Amino acid sequence: MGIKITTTLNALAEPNRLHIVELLRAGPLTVGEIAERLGLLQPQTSKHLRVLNESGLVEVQAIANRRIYKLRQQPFQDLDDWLESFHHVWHERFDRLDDYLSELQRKD
Amino acid sequence: MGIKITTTLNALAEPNRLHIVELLRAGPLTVGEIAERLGLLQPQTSKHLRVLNESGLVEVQAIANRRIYKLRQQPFQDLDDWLESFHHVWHERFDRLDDYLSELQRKD
DNA sequence: TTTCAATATTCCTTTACAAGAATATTCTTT
DNA sequence: AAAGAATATTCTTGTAAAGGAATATTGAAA
Repeated sequence: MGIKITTTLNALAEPNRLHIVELLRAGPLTVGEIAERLGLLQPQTSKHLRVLNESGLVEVQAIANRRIYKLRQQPFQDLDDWLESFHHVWHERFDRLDDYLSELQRKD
Repeated sequence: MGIKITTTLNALAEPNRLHIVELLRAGPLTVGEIAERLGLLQPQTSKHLRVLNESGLVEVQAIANRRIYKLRQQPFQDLDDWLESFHHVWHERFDRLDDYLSELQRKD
């Protein structure tokens, strides 16, 4: 069934992880570079990257003793698709609340 | 500065809250209806709705002793915009990883 | 083959938060 | 006014998870 959307959301909900992901928009980076640019300690950076990796948001490539992290498309695509399922809500030409209130009153 | 994206993500990361939001896609509902349709107890439903409300994801309209909850567009719009800032990542015609590896080697 | 650099892991402590149960609040109806 | 719905709040407890500090691992270089 692929990655659950709550897994993605949960991973991104943590501010430091969100920053990491935003940082990686500009391209792949090593752990040390991420830590430096975000002012994080290396261990916490690794821990956050672990979560991001296990959530499928990033992938790693090992080069010597460095690990290069880069974004994966899939979860972002899935989030996009999920958000699309809400588009029709705002574009309905009639206000559903009105309908609902009439409906409520009808039942009483 | 509006609603922080992590606030939105955090609210949506909880499975029951995600279900509530998905349920509200079809239109506004009362607390009791939400609880019933999702098989939740009323108190927890109210608590989740409180979080959703405080996060700006839903708004309430009181009618007599019922509270009707409906989705708000803003946070979804914001999420959409945020996701758009990633689109260019996948559409670059060249693989940034290659660039990065060359760059790493150059520095050594 | 030691030493150094980059990264990961473990342990500990603290905090956030979700569920359950009970109770309070508010409005309606009789 | 009293009783009953619908909803919100409080209190408690269990658990996940984040940060800090220390240490383990892996590869490179001297």
